[in-house]
Formats: sequence, structure tokens, C-alpha cells
Amino acid sequence: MTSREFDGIRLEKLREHVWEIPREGDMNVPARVLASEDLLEEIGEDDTLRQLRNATHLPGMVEPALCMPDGHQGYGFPVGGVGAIDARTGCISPGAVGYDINCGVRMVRTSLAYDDVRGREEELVDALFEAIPSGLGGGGVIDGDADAIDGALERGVEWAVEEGYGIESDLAQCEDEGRRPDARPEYVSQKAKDRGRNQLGSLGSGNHFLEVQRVTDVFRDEVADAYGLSEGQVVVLIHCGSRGLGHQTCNDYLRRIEREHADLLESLPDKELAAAPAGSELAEEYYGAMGACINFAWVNRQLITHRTREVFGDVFDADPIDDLEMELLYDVAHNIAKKETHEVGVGPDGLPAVGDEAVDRADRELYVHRKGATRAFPADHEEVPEAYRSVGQPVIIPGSMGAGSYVLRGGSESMSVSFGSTAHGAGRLMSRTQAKQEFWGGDVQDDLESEQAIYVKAQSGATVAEEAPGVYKDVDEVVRVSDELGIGDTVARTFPVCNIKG
DNA sequence: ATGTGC
Repeated sequence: MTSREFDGIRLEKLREHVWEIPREGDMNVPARVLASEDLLEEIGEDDTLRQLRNATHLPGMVEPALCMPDGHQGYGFPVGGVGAIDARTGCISPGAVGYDINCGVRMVRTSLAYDDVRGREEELVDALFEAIPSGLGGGGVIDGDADAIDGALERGVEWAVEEGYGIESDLAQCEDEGRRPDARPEYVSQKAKDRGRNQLGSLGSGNHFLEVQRVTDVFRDEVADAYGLSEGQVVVLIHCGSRGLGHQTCNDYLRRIEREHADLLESLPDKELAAAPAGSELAEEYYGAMGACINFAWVNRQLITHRTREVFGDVFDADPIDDLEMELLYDVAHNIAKKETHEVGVGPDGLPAVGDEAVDRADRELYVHRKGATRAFPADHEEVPEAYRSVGQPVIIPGSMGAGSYVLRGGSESMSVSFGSTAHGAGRLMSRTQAKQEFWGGDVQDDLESEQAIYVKAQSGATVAEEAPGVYKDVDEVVRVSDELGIGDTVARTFPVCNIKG
């Protein structure tokens, strides 16, 4: 059997693109990396594998802990990590969701062709940059008051559409229809709400962006038809999260775990994996608060969508819905934990079990943690919107601002291989600090414009350097692995036209 | 990711 070892961590190749870290010591389950040999070499260079192995110590983890092909090291739990944990006997881990709760991405279609936009890129990028708040700190599309925050946290996109910031179809074309039914705004602290109030409709910083793109390739005609995508079409990608509100909420609950569940914390190999035991008051409150932050992030992307439609309407002197057909393709969460029912191995006592200890398989309710991973439910799954039910849910995978992005559809193998999940992006190759040593923001922008006709406008040159195309892995290779594993199948590829950043 | 550290 082929095997590879990185810094004392050995992986056995089970089959093409599937590498297992065998269970040993206090690991509850094995761990698996879904990657080609080339991607595995990159994943093995940072702390990802050790973090993935540590994650298997979380109580109640069922089946192997997973790392998607774009995985890299994160806070405690790797980015690109998927961890399914028994919701009755296990735990829920804020560290396995991430600071930016429901950081995610949506794609908006248009009826414009690249030729309609060509030559007007700078006018468009200037108008978008002017209209859409970005960067660190406050300022949003709307000035939120207490009612707005409560509406957003409780009801998500439903609230935004009622307030006039969207159209009816925006609801159906969003994961969970833009509203977590189990959101509990009362478990979000006043401090977090105060931070979110003036950030409703703002991109933020880091890897967040709004990008106008053109469809360059269609790989599966019948799926692209169902998604309303065709070659040459202009689309808009919006990538952002829950800003200070989600960050504050993650922090609030990490502190409470330290105070109220120090025993569980002590038992973990890395304190950053902090988790609350299933059934505890804290677990319930975090789950409800996280659901509210998820709704906030959806409202954030909805308000940016609203403003984007207005900008396109102005620039192209047309009605954004009736003429430009700016409908939402889909909105997917990249950082989330949700109760989902999946089939898992169970022992004689009926509890989830792995390897030889499993005597049967049965449906169990799990906290599926996806941290830097996308839900990728296949055709016929009841949670796929009706318009896409026969082909599978759209999966949106942003690459870098120099490489473009992909639209996939949930693959037929995703439920059995990855708890209905696939990759979420290209994955970082180097730290932000290293990126700033390697690149200069202004040079990156000049090169993109002169060599690829891509127009980037950003609040901070440092952010452009941190997000330079060269700091990312090869997104083509990431989606090739997803496609070959059958967890997410390529549908279309896009290429950047212009991009605004924090 | 983030009022760019507690």
C-alpha cells in the first residue's frame, strides 16, 4: 500500500485521492484527506495534518474526520475540515466552525455578455467600490437599528426581502432558504449585536470580495441550463461573512467554554478545538446563537446583492431584474455547523461506532461541522431547491482574483464520502505575513490589469498582497479532485472581470 | 476572519 509521511504523521492511500491517518492512541476515529498527490504535498507543509488528527479527539466524532482538497491550517480545526459529531452524545465546537460564522459566497446571474462590459470595467469597478462598503470597521448598506438586527438575526433573508432589499426568488435560491429555523437571537450578546448594527451590508476585509466575472467554460450542459449559465455570460460573485457580530459571538462562546467546560477543554490535544458537550446549556445556546449569526451573514450578502443590482441598473441604464435578469443562482455557507441526519456505523449499544466496533449502520442526528467546506447535496435530496432538485445543488468555489472560480453541483458520492460536502476555494499556500513579504499590492494590481485585463480596486494594498493569486493553490486541481471523487461535479468555470476588496 | 492581541 502506498503511504506518505509528513513530520511523523503517516497517511495510507486507500484509493485514488483518499488518504487515511489510521486511528491510534486517543483518536476516536481515523482521519482522511481527500487530495491528489500534488495537493497532499502542499497540505503536508503546514500544520493541517496535525490539526486534523487532533480533531479526531473531539468526543462523539463519528466516521473519519475529513480534510477537503483545499485544506490548510486554521484556528484549532483545519480550514477545509469536515467533522461529523453525534448530536446526542458528542459535542459542538466553535473552533470547528470558525470565527467568521457563515462566511460564504453567492452568485448572481445577469443577462449581460462580456462584450457589454468590455471597455467599461473601470467605470463599473469604481461604481461598485463607491457603493458597497468594504474594509475593516463600520459602515453598511443600511444603518441598522435594534429592530433591524433582531429581524436579521431571527428571520434572515426573509426579513431583508420584506424590507424591500430583495425579490421573492432570493429566498428559494439560498441554502436553508436564507433562514435557520433554529436561530436564537437572545443568545447573541448585546456587544455582538452592537458590533453588527452598522455592518449590515459590508464586505469586510481579508479574503472577502465582490467580483464581476464572465463564464468561460461549461462542462455539463444540462446542469448549466438548469442553473441558467452559459458561455460568455456575466455573473457576480459575493464573498463575505458575519463581520464583527460573528467574530464577537465566537469569542463570547470560546470564553464561556473555558469557564464552564474546562474539563472537556483539558481533555483535548489543542485548546483551540474548544467544544461544548452535547445536551449542555452552553451547547444549546451556542447552536442558537450561531444560527442567528448565520442569518446575519445571509442578510449581509443580501444587502450587498441589493446594492449591486442598483449599481448595475445605474451603469447599464436598465432595470436590474426585468432587463438585466439579476437573479440569485445560489448562496452557500462555507463556515457552519448544522444538525443533519446521516447514515453512520453503530455499535451493539446503538451509539455511533467505527471500524470493527460497528455492527450495523443507521441514521443518526449529527452536528456536521463544515469549516471552509461547502455543502454539496446531490440530485433528489429534499433540501436541494426545487429548481435544481433533478441535477443537485449548486456549489460555488471561488478561486483567486487572477484565476477565476467554479460552479459545481453536489455529486452522487457526496453523502457516502464526505457527509454531503466538498471544497470551498483554492486554499491558501502561505500565511498572510509571508504573502506580504513576497508581493506588493500595487504591483499585483498592475500585473492583473496589464496581463489579464482584470481590474481590482481595494481599500488596502496590504490586503491585495495577502490575497495575490500566487498565495493560492491551483483551483483547477482542487475541483478536479472533487469531480473525480464524485462529491462535487464541475459545471462551469468563470474568469474575473473586475473585483472590489477590503 | 477581526474596532488587525489579552
